Amino acid sequence: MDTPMPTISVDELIQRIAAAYDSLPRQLKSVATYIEQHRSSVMVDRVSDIAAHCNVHASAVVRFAQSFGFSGFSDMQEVFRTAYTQQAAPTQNYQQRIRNLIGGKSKNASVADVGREFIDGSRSGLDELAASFDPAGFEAAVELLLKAKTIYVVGVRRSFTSASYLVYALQHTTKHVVLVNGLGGMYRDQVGNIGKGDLLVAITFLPYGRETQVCARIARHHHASTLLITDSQLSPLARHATTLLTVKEGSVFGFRSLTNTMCLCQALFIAMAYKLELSIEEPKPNRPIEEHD
Amino acid sequence: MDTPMPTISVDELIQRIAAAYDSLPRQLKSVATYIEQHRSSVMVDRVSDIAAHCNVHASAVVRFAQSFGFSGFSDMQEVFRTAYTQQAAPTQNYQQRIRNLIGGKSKNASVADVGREFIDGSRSGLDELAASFDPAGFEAAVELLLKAKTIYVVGVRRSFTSASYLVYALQHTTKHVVLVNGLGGMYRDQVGNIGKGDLLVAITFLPYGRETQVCARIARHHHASTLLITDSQLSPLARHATTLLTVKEGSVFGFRSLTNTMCLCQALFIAMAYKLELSIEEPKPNRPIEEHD
DNA sequence: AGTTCTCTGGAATTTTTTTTCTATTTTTGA
DNA sequence: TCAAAAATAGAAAAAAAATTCCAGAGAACT
Repeated sequence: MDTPMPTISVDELIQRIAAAYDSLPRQLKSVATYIEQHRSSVMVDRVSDIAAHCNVHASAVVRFAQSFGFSGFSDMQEVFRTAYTQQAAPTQNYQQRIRNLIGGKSKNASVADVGREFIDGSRSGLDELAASFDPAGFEAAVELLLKAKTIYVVGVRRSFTSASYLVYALQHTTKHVVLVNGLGGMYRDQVGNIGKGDLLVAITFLPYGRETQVCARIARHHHASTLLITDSQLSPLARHATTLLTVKEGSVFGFRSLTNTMCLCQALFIAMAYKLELSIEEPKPNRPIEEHD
Repeated sequence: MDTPMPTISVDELIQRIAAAYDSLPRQLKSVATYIEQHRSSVMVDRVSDIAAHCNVHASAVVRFAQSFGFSGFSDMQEVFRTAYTQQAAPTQNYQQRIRNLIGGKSKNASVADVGREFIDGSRSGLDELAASFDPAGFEAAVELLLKAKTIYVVGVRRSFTSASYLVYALQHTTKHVVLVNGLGGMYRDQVGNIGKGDLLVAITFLPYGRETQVCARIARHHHASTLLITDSQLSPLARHATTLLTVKEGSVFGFRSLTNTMCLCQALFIAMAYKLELSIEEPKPNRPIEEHD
């Protein structure tokens, strides 16, 4: 009986199973086939589930695991579980990597390494955004934008960046757009004129800014719709939002990334422009530099 | 206590949790947050896993499930399990849909498809950013940021978003930071005090904004350094920049992305923070959601 | 401050699941 | 075909996990 590797990947395990397949007794062959075919659900299966699927007795499944050097079925299942939880949270992985890097284990990590790591992290962040993309919510959000008479956008602190982008982009449409920036503390005044048929786009993340909440309340009061972009359905504003889009951002140094939010905001605008058959021409190389004041 | 539906989707369940969230006691809130954030791993989690993650007693997790009408945790977990085993199959469909969309370029692509495509585009944009990463330039840029007495940041129109982010981030250091936003057309005045030992971060893309160029000229005149973030070495400001970082942004549907620039700005800040051994406190995973900041 | 109600956490209990044990069956090879 | 070895199935034991119970802490209300 060979010693089980402390860590072995699912693929390696499947390899070993395939290699040993011919020399297995009938029932264990059956188990082997099941596992090979259903590797993605082994992690949630119970011994009895697999046994049933294979028309085999539970103990056969345990024997199977043991014949590959595991102490029992649970031990083998662990391989599948950890594989899943790791791939389910690529961002977590990345965060640990960068934390280790920064954590000073390697004081010799160069500044450029940190930069590179960060970019990598953002990449896997976008992977997650793509994976958790919610088409229905997205379409609803675009609808709201299209129908709105005037669009108010609010976001404070971290979210201000995204808010200001959205306003910039929306100004390319014929919509009336207002950035609620609280200049001079005048949040209330800036959203004061919101009304029925208007839309408030509120962007807010964990410690959910008070100002944004106030704006949302005012919008609701004036019977305007709300498009909420936030990190969780449990966000304090979620309940009153007309439509909600969630974005998960990784963080480094407690500094949350912004890439996903920005990307989503841009996607919203692009989709809207697509619907409006707006053609945003690429700035031409020779176009004279304009000055607006 | 309402009867659990024979079949309820994960989304519906999350919705119900979100709706009830406010009325939950502290610990159950914590569990709710965990489940909402980790819905994809709930199916493999044990009661004790979740309890541990939430710093909560196992019985709280069971109570949570029961408060939503399930007989216990296992009953609730079933919802997540079945959802998973069902969606395991259609994954291939999605791949095909994407392929069709890309192949077809069809006019009847849905709004959501456009959004998805944009996200995909941003992903490959980041791939390119990673590939063309210039370690030496990056290190030099961080050096400039570290050495600067006061940091002025300027960017107009599209670039304003990135500029405002950078300022927001830099405010978490002890540096003096000024966002040159041209409020009231006062670009000149805002950079008027720049001097030797100071740094101007100029972010500019085609069609290079006149305002940014003016600021750069003033900075040079006052013997300040310049960190230029732009799209090409041939950018009009390139010649006079102390250090230059180039960022290529892809464009989807004729609209330039911003993800790369944002990502680079964030990377700069993170690297700088690393050098400063700045530790910005991480919001704690289980921290109850607060109504204020 | 006192009362009532809810929430919490530890331990006990129950249920479920895994593993071991062993008698029986099947296969293998002379 | 028979003996030896291997494989299997069921039951029983063990382990793990989930659930309940309850006493005490804490909040809310009077």
